[in-house]
Amino acid sequence: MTCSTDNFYYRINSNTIPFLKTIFEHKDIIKVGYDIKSSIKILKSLEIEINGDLFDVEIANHLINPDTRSSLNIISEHYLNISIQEQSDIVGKGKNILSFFDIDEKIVSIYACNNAEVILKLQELLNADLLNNNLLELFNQVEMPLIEVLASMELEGIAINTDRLLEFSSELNKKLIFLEREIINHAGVQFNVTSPKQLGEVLFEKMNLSEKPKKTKSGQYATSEEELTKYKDTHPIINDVLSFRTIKKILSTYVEALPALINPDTGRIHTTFNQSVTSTGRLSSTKPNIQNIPIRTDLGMKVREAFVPKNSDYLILAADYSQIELRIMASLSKDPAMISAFKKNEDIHVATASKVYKLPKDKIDKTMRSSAKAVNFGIIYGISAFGLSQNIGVSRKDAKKIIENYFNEFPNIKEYMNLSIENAKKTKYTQTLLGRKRFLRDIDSKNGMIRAMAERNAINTPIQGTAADIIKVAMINIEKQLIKNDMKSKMTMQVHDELVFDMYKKEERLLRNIIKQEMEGAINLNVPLVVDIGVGESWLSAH
DNA sequence: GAAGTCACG
DNA sequence: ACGTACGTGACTTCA
Repeated sequence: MTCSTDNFYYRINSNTIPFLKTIFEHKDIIKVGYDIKSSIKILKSLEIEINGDLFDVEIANHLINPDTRSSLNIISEHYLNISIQEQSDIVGKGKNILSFFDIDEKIVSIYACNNAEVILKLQELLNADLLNNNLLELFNQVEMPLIEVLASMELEGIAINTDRLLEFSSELNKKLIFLEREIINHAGVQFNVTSPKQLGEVLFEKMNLSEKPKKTKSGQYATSEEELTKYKDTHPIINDVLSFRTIKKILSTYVEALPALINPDTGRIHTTFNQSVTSTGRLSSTKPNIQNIPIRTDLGMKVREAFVPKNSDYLILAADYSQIELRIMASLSKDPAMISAFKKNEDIHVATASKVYKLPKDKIDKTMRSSAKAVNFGIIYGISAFGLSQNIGVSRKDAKKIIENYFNEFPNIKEYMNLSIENAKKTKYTQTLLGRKRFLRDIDSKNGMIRAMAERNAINTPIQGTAADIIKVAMINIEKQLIKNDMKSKMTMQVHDELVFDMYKKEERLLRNIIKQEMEGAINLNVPLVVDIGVGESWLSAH
């Protein structure tokens, strides 16, 4: 199909909509596009459904090369050697972004037709590349069906208790004003506490709180929480600064930002999930990022408490995979000790500590469990003695011993790590259970640091990426069930190992069953997958 | 727009 | 000798 601006020019009016409807709802017409999810959302607002196969060139490109940005221009330059206008070239970006309706129609139509032509040419080439890389099944069975699931989640949105946030905001503002005054008093000089540069100069030049203050790459004094904590007993200003930072973060990133993102038509916030950003296959989320809503501190919890059901007929249901990455590692490495611990549904960090410290499980105290936990996480990240020593505060030598001991107790895991790296060196890529690939161009780098990074990626990507594969499959299957059972409950958020629902109260039993079955049964591993479900009046109390 | 910092899994 | 744990996004300051 060719398309020229003179004979292919439609406006959205009463004639256009039936025409679009015929095409988009036709089951035998394949829909090829870039960022199809955005189109689906617009079509939905025109009461047009989308049927038939999808082929999103943005996502296709991302599966083939997850480490580069998947803008249409980059893809087009790479495959066709053609430079094209991007949406941001026309409507701008950031604060002053325009709508297509603000732009001259002629410009928009030329842009749209050029894009359509390029996208169609790209489909053929990308399809061939997907085939060559054995990625077609992942593309057609997981990534394409997921588009519509994400579109529904974004359109559904999530309700926010703005009154609570407003109260919280004034409470936090008062604290900030008080702390700022304290800090300035301690310092004896007026300065901008929010400026790391100025803060560093006050703490380390004027107040001389350290003999050898750490510097950042650019030569500035480092004032991160990690650095400041080292000096918290030398002067009360440190704790004030740390509190100031925590409160300022929560206030500006969440308490003040979230209400501004509420859509006036729906009264809810509507995130955008991005399917072609991460190198491992995870989703990401923007405007707002609902994947980093606070939970670890008391102050943070109050933000999460503001995520509420859409009305009194509903509750929030949260379902999260228990230790999914460690279970994947156990399964992929086939380590008998770790598999057995998961089959018995033991506390995995206690079980690990019991092996490492050679003590019965009831003799494992909190400190031992916590250091075993740090090692377990370290293993997933592609552990280094330095990294572990930093994390748990022991010497590098001790960290090295801990790691050696761990690998003695779990020899299959050590073997699996080595194999992951060997395979990556052989094939130049690493892959997940469903065949998602990440090419590791630096795996043979002569620079030891860069090579070590690639080796850690060879270990971590199959684990993190397989977890992403699994939850994506679960989401597709859950959405199918919600539709099939004509349910009012809606899936609203995904946070890597967790799914959140606006649950219609009367559907609780059915919804729990569906979620449990589809999440735990998404993919068969050598260990069981376990999902914990909670229900409550807010996202916080659903945990 | 880069750098620094910090929120999450 | 050198700098280091995996993956993200948002906010603020400053050049």
